Amino acid sequence: MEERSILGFALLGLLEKQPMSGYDLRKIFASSAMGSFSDSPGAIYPALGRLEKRGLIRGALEGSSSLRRRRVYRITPKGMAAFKAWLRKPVTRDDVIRHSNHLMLRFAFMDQSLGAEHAVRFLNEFADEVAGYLPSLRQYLEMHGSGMPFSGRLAVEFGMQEYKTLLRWARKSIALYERRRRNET
Amino acid sequence: MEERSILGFALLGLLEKQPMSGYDLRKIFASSAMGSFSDSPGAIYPALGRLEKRGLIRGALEGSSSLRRRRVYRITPKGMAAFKAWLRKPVTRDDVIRHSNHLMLRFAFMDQSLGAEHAVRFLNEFADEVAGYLPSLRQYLEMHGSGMPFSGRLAVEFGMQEYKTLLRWARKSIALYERRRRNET
DNA sequence: AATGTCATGTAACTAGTTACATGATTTA
DNA sequence: TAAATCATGTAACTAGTTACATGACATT
Repeated sequence: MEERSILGFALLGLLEKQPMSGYDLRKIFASSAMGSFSDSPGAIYPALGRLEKRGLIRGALEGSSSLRRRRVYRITPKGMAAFKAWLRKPVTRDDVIRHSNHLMLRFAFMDQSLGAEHAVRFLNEFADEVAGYLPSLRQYLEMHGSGMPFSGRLAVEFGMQEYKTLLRWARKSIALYERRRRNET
Repeated sequence: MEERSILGFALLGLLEKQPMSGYDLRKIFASSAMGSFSDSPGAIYPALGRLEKRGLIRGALEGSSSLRRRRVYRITPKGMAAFKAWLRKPVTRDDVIRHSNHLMLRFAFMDQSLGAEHAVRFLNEFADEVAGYLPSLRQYLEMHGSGMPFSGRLAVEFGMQEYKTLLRWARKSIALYERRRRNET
């Protein structure tokens, strides 16, 4: 019962927090901040259908018959399990290079679903993997930079800045978790 | 003759610089730095086929018959025109939010294909659009931040850092172009 | 009465992933 | 001669985009 689309997991994460209709979910994606998701009905409704078919969520028509038909979905225990398994996957180099948005989405849901301790562990993995990748990018720029057009070099330079920002953010976030933990006890 | 996949444009851009085989292109994508592209044959070869069918590139079997069969593609005038039209598209808010990698790819090829002047103009557009978007993200965080889990808040915070990095980078790059121009004259 | 928003859906098209297949040439 | 690499391709599956369709209810 593998769910492979990132959209599916985003939906699971939102439904874990609170049962909602497809329309509610679309509104969340439309009001941005959830970045890279489409709010088009052609993406959301089929995705919900797939999740339901796999038993990860279950929809029910809401309220009395005179109301607008409104299908409210809630996550099932099986869906919870699948979602948490996704959150728990190890951080790979490939994720860092090609799917850093997936990693960020997982993190965003992490302490809601698995708790702060796990979130910190995740950030450490994330930071380590980024720190390991940065030197190879730097090396690439040194090796191939001279043969590239100026704008190409600048684009790679931006890539490095991005990963540096990510690393700074991860470390700072770890520190913030630490401070929060101390203040709570 | 619309080409809508970003992979198609990446291929056009690389082939504009130098005719190559599918295998060469795969190697480029495999040796990272071109970030988010897959080097899988199932992506590259069909994409090349589509481009050829649309007349944007043309492949020819290379060398004598005893050689390994190796299809070398080169960009056609029609392909050049389509590629430049893509580069010249205006920078939209939607691009900034959901497709900043497209924008970065366009920029990477920009002064090779359209010249430095156009690259600077593009960076200005880009920077303006980002600067216009940032406040709304900040506002979102202020409005909804308190209702979000801690890791969610941190994730949005990272988004903001990312856009700030982008803005800094764009402005610095504009300055570098300026300096370069002065040194050349 | 007309327009706007709520709410869900579907069909056609395009494209990427994974996995498999094939055969030539080079290196150990 | 076995293994690695060069080189190209295809098939099945999954998913997203765009555009269209439908109807209930609310607002002006």
